[in-house]
Amino acid sequence: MDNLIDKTYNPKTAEDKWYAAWEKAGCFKPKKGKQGKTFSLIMPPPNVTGKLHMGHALDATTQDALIRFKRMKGFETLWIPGTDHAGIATQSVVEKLIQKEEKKNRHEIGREEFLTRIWKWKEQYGNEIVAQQKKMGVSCDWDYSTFTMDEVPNKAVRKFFVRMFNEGLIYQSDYIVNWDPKLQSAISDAEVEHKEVKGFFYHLLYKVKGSDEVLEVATTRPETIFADTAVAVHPEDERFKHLIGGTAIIPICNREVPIIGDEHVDIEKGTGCLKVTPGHDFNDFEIGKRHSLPIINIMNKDGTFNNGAPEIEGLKVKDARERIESILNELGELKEKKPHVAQVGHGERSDAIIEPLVSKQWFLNVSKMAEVAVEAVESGAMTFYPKGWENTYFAWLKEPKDWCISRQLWWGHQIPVFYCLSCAHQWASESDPTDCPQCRANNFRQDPDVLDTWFSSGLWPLSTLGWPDEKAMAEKRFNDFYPTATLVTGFDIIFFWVARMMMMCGEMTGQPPFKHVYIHAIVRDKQGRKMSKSLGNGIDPLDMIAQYGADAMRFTLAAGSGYNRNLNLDPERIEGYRNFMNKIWNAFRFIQPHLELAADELPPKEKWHLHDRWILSELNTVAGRMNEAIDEYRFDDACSAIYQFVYEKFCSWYIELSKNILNGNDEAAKRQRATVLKYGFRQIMKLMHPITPYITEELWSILDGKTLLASESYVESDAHLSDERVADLMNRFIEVVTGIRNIRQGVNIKPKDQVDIRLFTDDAKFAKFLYDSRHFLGDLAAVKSGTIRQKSAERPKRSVSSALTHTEIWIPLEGLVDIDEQVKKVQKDIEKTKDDYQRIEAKLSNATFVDNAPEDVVLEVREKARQFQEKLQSLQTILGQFQ
RNA sequence: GCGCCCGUAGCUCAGUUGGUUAGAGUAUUACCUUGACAUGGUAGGGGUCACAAGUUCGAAUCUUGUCGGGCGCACCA
Repeated sequence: MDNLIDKTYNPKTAEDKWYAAWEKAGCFKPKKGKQGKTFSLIMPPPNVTGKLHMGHALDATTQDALIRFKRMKGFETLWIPGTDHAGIATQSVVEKLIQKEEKKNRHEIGREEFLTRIWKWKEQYGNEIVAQQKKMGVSCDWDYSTFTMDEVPNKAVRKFFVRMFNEGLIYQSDYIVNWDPKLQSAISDAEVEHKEVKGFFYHLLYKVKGSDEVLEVATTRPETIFADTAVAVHPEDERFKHLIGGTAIIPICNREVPIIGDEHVDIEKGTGCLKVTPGHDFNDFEIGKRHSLPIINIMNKDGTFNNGAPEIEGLKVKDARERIESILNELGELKEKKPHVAQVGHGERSDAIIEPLVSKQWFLNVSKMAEVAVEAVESGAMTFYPKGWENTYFAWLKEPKDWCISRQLWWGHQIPVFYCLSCAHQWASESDPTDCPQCRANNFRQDPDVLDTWFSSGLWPLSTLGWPDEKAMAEKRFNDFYPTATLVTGFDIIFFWVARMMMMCGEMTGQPPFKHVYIHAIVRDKQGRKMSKSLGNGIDPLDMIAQYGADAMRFTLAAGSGYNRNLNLDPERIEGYRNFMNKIWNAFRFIQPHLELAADELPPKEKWHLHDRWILSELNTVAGRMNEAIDEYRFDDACSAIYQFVYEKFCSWYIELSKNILNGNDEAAKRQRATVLKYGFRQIMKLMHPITPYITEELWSILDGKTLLASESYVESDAHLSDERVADLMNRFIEVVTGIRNIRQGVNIKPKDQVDIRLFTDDAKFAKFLYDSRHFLGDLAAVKSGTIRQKSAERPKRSVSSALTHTEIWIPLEGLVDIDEQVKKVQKDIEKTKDDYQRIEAKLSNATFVDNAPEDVVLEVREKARQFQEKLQSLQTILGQFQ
């Protein structure tokens, strides 16, 4: 007894120890298995600037559970980790740091030096998240770890770029982009956050040339009138139709612009009359394209106005607007000003107000790739779990817009386009050129922009496996692991990432980069709100691990992961599952002293005790359910199946039923019970290991001591273990025990006081089972003596009793029993049972039901009716004793 | 505005192609320091499956509508 383990499970010591042991043993490296197939995952690369949050923890848990499961099932598994350079996020972190420490911006430092600083910063801090992932227990092959700006991903990016460029699918064009005046770069739609901003609606008056008419134009941005190149009305608008083709005069600058008709204008909205500013508004840009309007840019890259707007030159938007307002007032051309709340785009990182600005950008035409990506899902070559997410995927890919791939940043893959300064030739090149391919001059420069971060992420399944470097591909076994098996990620990046990988990898290899995409929930707080810094409602996974252990957190996340959209996380749930871990720990503490007795192999089936047959049958059921559930990404089902089994079946019944045997004198029975307990517990460890790797490995080391559980085989379902008949008998037995306990509590019999019971049943097999189990009733319900008879036998006097559908339980009581209370109880039960019976009987007397319902359903209902009838008779008998 | 999803116990959620008396966890109530475990045990209470109509022998499940909530896209002159 003195070598017993601690009374509670201590996660901290187990976690560090076993992670190191797994790595040392190379458990996470691909190893040929009995399936003869591979199973590979790529981990969505977190930002290098990142810190582990609950979303990462969920991501890591589901992927780790999946890959550990497949590894144990005998697949040759590979899980590839990595980090993303995250262009803007990283650049602005380092820029802020330099600003704070040296009071310099990046332009003052210079591009080359700035990049050196970022790389240095990345080496120093960039791997914080890796250490955090290891705490979670992720079983990825760290030798495969890739950074999106490593040499191979850079080659991949350039190869893809050059091919698209040469096919004419990458082109340069003037386009209106989200311009962040603080970062001084275009940013993607995803990086724009819309916030409500209070402002005003200004109604301006535009004179119509050669007429007395005046157009009243509503705008939220009067300062942009200098860039107006048209006034638009709806072509069917009776009020203004006749003016189309005419000329309007812009207030203040008195420039003349055409009046055009465009469907975009909403007759009902505002004044029905719209100023068109293609240089500074997204919709106006589109209108301008349709009508070939000129584009006027009145803004500098820093957000101030340029000399195209002389009255407000050098001013920022806010001041400019006030200035314009007062000028318009002087001129009498501001008819109205009313408060208005608008959604205004802000830079996600900089929080600056985003200015729509026209500039030269690089675009990738994705129409053909998008078609292929759609086809891959429609044909079933790639499947979403849950399936509904394909709608989101299609929504974007069926109407793809050309993708703006250039960013005016320094941190990222520089666009591999070169301009010859001698002959003006422009070309794309996979390697850095030494001279111009056309005129051989070595006087050229590279495009200064870098590519959107998603451009390299889109090639991630290829580049992490060495593509396009042949040597690296051979080393990393590209052909064995591409395409990968499953992509696990959140729905927020279905089109940013999933769709782009499908397009880009599909384009380069002709096959989708993965067979399944499992979309997991978004982790929210317990009230369903998004976790955010501003709300301060974030839950730090590392805190939770410190408090409850990695396994408890993993189990909580897995138990909340199925086909749901949100996972509302309450730390109390983690605490609950911490308690479950402790329960398992203590179940082992119960078994531990008997391990020496236990044999390694189960005895032959014909020797199994009924309890053994039952628990092994139940174990087999749970193994089957877990296998199915994990294969379908139903981690919630897998968790609830094993939880139920361990808690209710194994601990509450099998262990309790084992005490009598293990404390008895029958050595053979003791040995067999110890053997089955050990066997069952080993199976539980295997079943749980993918979800809770640490505690199971820790207990396995005491159970086994030789092998690592991480490298064991998973438990498969085995039909010859299942035994429905025994399960049925056990369920009835459990009902009887619960029934006795129920009666005892109902009349306040103290737990220690022993009772004498009389059982009546007409089921001979069950009667025998009860007789065989009579000693267990003492342990489970403090029964000291009793009889089992048929229902024709005489009942005892002065008893409290209750009826099951198959058995009557009578407890004769010498002391006083509140007869009225007992009668009431029985009558209530009779009422309920009558209701149940009548509902069922109504079905049976309905001829159409009997004719139409499947035979087995009818049989079940008949059996149910019979049971209710039997119970009703018993209840009448019980009531009879009081009369 | 277009599209998608959801509404089941106080809370968080399961409920597969319609088929017994709708299930878990958590919270809650009563009793219990019993030799694995108080991070525990035993036994309870708690649901008109949002509402309405329809299809069906049978509806939480299918159809339509209403109400409520969420998300995506678009819009935000």
